[in-house]
Amino acid sequence: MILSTQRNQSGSKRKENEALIITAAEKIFADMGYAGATMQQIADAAGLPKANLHYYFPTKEILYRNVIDKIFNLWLEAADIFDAAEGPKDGLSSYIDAKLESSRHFPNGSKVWANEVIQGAPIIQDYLESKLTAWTHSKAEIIEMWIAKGLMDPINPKTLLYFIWSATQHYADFQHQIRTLNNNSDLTEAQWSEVKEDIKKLVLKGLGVEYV
Amino acid sequence: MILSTQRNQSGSKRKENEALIITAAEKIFADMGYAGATMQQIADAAGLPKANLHYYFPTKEILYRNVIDKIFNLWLEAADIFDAAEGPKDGLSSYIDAKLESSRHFPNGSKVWANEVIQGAPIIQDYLESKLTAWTHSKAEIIEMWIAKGLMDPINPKTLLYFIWSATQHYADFQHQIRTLNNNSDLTEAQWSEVKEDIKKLVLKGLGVEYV
DNA sequence: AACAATCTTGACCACTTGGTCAAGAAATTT
DNA sequence: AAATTTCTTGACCAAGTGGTCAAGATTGTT
Repeated sequence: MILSTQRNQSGSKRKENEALIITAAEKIFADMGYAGATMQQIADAAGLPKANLHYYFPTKEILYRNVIDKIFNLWLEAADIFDAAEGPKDGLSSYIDAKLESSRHFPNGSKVWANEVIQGAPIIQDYLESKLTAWTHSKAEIIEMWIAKGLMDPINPKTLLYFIWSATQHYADFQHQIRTLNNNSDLTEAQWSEVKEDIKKLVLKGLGVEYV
Repeated sequence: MILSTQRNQSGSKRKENEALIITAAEKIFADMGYAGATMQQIADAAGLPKANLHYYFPTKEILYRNVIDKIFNLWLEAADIFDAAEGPKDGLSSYIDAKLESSRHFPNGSKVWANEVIQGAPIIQDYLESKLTAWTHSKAEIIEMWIAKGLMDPINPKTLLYFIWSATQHYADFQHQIRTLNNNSDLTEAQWSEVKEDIKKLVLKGLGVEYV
């Protein structure tokens, strides 16, 4: 009992601070880019002295990789829906919903990822070559199966995935531009619903899947 | 005569070097982000000493704004097609073609723009509020007219524009990711054609526009 | 040929950055 | 309560940054 409490407390102290720092870092990296972000800014955002950051994350790059790690795992989770689905109507619309929700509520992760990939993935190339490649192939197989079963029009599965990624992530990555073009206001609840419906309708109808 | 030649020559020297520097800067800014790019890197890419850059462009920010200026004007040009079109079938497919060509052949501009917007447009906010807003409204009107004429399904015009922007710009901004997922090879001519067709088909069919 | 304008460039500087370190404070363990 | 591990923090530093400058080279003008 005592032992476990002690372990919990000491363990949770570290984990708490790591989580605090990662959240702060995610926002600063999203807003400033990797090179533009400074450890001092992240420290201020986390409410800790800079030297303390280096205690938990020895270098900026290690901190950055931890941020990416968190983001990527969220990405993977959003796609479980995909595997469980019976067909494209169900699977694609759930996936689009999940990706849009994630763009709406956690835009920073998407922004960090986009920034990194745009710059040629100098730091996370191994992620692309291992995890993302495997993930993409497994989803492409499902799409091909749907096509083979005649549940949707033929299309290159990767093109379809890129299509969904870009359409949904755009609402995170280009949040600021969208806001500016929306009279400097965030999208309302009603506008988000409209966007969701429009995108799902466009994709499903475009693929020849009947959509109610 | 003599006067104009003289003007031309001295003028063209300046213009040549400015163009050389802007092209180099575009690549470096795309690859490194604004903060990550150094004047020294740009100078090396342009084959000039750093001090010479500061002769033509007094500050990094001024150089950057010149890069953005060039990019934005290209963007505007690509949309002339839009105005001249008779209906969505013609207009949207030409626009998609033009945007994809631009993503393919000039990805750096798109990357710089994306980087900047992701980070909240700290330097080019005035562009968004003036030029881009006006441009978007004028295109939205055309789309609304097409809808009113019954040439396509109803959709929020901005949602449609974001859709096309994201789908096409994705091939520039996420070029590296797409390449990695394509066995580390650039898309072939045939693959580009397939992407074009798939996207146009998806969009037009999704909008209820008949597509041959 | 003399003059003036434009362009080129190495050396330089003030400032910021990621990262270090050592001294000590807090918390755990024995 | 002593010993040990974990955490905190201000002060510091070497390296790199955007930008300056003055001396000279080149080009254009009279």
